[in-house]
Amino acid sequence: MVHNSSLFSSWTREEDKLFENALVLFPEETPERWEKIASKVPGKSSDDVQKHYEDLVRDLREIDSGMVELPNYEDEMDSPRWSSESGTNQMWLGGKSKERETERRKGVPWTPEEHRLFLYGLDKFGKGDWRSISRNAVVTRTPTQVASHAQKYFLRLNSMKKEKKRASIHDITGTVDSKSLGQSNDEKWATEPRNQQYNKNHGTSIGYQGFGYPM
DNA sequence: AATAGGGTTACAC
DNA sequence: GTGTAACCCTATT
Repeated sequence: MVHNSSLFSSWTREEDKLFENALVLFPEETPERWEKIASKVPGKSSDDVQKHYEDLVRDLREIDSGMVELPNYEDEMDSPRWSSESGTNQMWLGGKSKERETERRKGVPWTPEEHRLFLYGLDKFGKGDWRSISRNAVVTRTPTQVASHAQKYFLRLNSMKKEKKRASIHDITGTVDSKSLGQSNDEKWATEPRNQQYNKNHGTSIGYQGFGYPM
C-alpha cells in the first residue's frame, strides 16, 4: 500500500458518496462551501470535509506529478470471453485465455478511485473538458469514456434531483449563463431521451474506440 | 419479468 | 476529437 493517507480514516462509502454529491452540488464559487457540504454529510464538520478534500487534491497532485501510475485495484478480470453458445450469454469466468477475439468489451466498472479522480477533474477543469480530465485526472479512461461516465453521472444526478424536488421553477440554474465554465449544457442530459428513429445500426461492432487495451 | 444502472459504440458536429 | 443517443449487458426489485 503506497497511497495510504487519511482518506480512509473514518469515511465510509456512504459518507463519501454524500461528500461527492455535495462536491459537485456546490462548486468552488459557492460561498461557505464547506459548510454547505458538511451539512450534507451527517457527522462531519466543515473542517472534516475540507480536510477530506485536501487529501483528495494531494492524492491527485501526486498522480499529476507523474509518480504514481494510478491506484490500481486487484485485477479480477483477466480475459472476459463471450460464450458463443446458445442460451444465456452471461458467462465470463476468470479464464486465463490469452486469445482475444472480436468481442465487445463488456464494460469495466469504474472504480471509486476513478470516480474520485473524475470528480476532481470535473471540479478542476470544468464540465465538458473531458480531454483534460482524461489526460490529467482519470488517466485510465479515454475522453470518450469520461464523457460517457459524465453523461450517466449527470443523468443520474438530474434524475434524482428531479424526482426529489419535482419540477420547480427554481430549478433553473443557468439564467445568467456561464462565463467561464461550460455548464450551460447542464440541462441537456436532464431531458429525458426521446424516442426518435435515429440510429438503428448496431450489433456487428468489433472496433473499439480508442482504448488502451493491454496486449 | 421488468426496470434501473452503468458502460460502450455508432454517428453527427 | 467531442457530444449525444442507441444499444447492450448486469444487478436489483
